Amino acid sequence: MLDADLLSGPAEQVAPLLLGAVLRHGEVAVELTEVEAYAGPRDPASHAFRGPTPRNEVMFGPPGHLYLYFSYGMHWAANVVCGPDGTAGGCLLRAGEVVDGVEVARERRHGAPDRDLARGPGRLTQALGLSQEHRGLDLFAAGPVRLEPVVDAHALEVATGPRVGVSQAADVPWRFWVAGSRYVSAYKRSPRAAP
DNA sequence: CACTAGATGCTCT
DNA sequence: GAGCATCTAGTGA
Repeated sequence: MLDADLLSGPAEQVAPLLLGAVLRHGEVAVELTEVEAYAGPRDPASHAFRGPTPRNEVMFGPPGHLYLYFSYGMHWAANVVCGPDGTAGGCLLRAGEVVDGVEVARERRHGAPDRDLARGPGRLTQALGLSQEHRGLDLFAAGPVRLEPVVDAHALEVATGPRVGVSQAADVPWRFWVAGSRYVSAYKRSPRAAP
């Protein structure tokens, strides 16, 4: 059963458990197909590696809350906070399939093909209508944004590989996705990553 | 289909 | 001022 207690483990152990879970905001719901683990102080690619700042402080709080950050001047990206309260960690929600509220999601994504509605971190938050006002929300409390348990866990085969776009720890295989899913973003290595 | 270039603005040093 | 946990539109095949 997926709950805040389960999320208090290390990010790289929690990440695959999120696959198949559903993130819901109002009438739009996305079934997660791809996530990445960021292990705070143990992980040079994590926003929390150098300690707490105003941006990343949510990641140092209790697990099961929503860490949002603004990226590349145009996009929001969403993380589920992992690890025990006081230790930073999180799982970036990289992609999913819109399973409810498709019409609303299409409108927000300005007519993109259904496959691309939530394929990519910025697209996923746009389809769900998430932004700074949802910062820090508890995903397991009564509230506008909720994380619902996996429906059919035993049917999932998980694949792993390096994380997209990170220049540090570029070969650590902490990206997890549903093997064979069409709703998974493309891998791209950072041009700044070490060869 | 594959690949590339440029937009764009917040965050931290 | 440098560096991004990205996306889209453009080109060329």
